[in-house]
Amino acid sequence: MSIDVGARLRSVRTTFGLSQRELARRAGVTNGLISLIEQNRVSPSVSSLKKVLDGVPMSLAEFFTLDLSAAPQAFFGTRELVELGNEELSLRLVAAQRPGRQLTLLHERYAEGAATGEEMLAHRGEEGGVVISGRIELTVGGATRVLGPGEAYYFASELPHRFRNVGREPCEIISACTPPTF
Amino acid sequence: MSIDVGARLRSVRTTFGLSQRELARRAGVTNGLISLIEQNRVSPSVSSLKKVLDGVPMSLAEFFTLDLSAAPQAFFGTRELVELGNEELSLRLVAAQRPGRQLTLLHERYAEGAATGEEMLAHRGEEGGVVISGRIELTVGGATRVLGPGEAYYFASELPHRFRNVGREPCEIISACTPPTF
DNA sequence: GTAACTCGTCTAGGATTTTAAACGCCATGA
DNA sequence: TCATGGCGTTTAAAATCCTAGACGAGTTAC
Repeated sequence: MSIDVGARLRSVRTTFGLSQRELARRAGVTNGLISLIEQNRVSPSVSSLKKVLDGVPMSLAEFFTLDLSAAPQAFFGTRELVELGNEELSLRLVAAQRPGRQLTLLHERYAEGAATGEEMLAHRGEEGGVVISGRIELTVGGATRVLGPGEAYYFASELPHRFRNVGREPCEIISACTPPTF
Repeated sequence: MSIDVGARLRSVRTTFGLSQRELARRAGVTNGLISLIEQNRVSPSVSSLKKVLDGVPMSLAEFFTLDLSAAPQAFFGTRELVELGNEELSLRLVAAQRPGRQLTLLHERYAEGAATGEEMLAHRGEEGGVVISGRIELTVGGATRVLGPGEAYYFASELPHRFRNVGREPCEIISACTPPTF
């Protein structure tokens, strides 16, 4: 399994400077279980993994969000800025090639009259943005609203949505969404 | 258990419009197991929960980060735009009050010479941004770089970082980070 | 040297999960 | 009316997890 619960748990436990027995005592499980989990000899039930993590303490969400390998790196400037789209709708995607990034950050530019398409978009996650210049019509789940410079939006991406430039000039937006569906 | 794996799974499954059998088929488990998990009659092993979520697909991290109470809603305009900071460094936080949001989206404005402070910042997560106007000096993990309009950055927030306006005019940035540490 | 402690690992068996197959219910249609 | 096929649930049996206790290795103290 690509999750490697064992390595994650061992990493967490040693980070907190605990022995298997000490963690087991705090968590109310046996030291043998900790050992078996860390060796990936068993795949713990959610309830027992939660008990174990309560001994640290750490939430399941944090536990599975841990990134073991990632040597943290930074990117600046325009090197990893990928240009997408066409004349109507151009997108500049920040840190496009970064493996396993948790965030999609976009610099969007809608030409006069441009839109995200005839169909409404719907996907998993959450997204938000800020309008830099121009005017954009945003439709989300039945509601429609026109936004100008300095205004912002935020919604659950499962709601059907659509963007359309209704102004007389190009419209620029900086937007972000997570998890990265782009 | 306060996690309520059952309700989470049922919520995920119905959001994607799948029946128990259809999800089971995609995940390579039996429909009975889905039923038992959703009723909290069993606490699934991590490996089987992962198999189930692979059928959606959704990661374990996302699954445990889900906020059940939050009915998907949209926000427009300036209503939930909270103003923070001072004259030196002003921040406008998008969808500030939204409970359980997964994204922090900021409109930042640095006055001439303003910085995020003497100390370097470091926290969990990832962040990125796009410069709208002005010039900002960004230091991340030893490296320093000055960015101008249209340029962008992206880095793991664990790396010590600091922003400073080194231009002759105010500097505006739209930035995003996840998970929300703000 | 050896006794007393800690460490992580292993094993048998009881407890729990998971499967495979049935169940009851509600539609749809011949 | 009676089949057909979908839905979620239930149930015995197989598979897996989890515990209690023992094991060998390493450290410290006498």
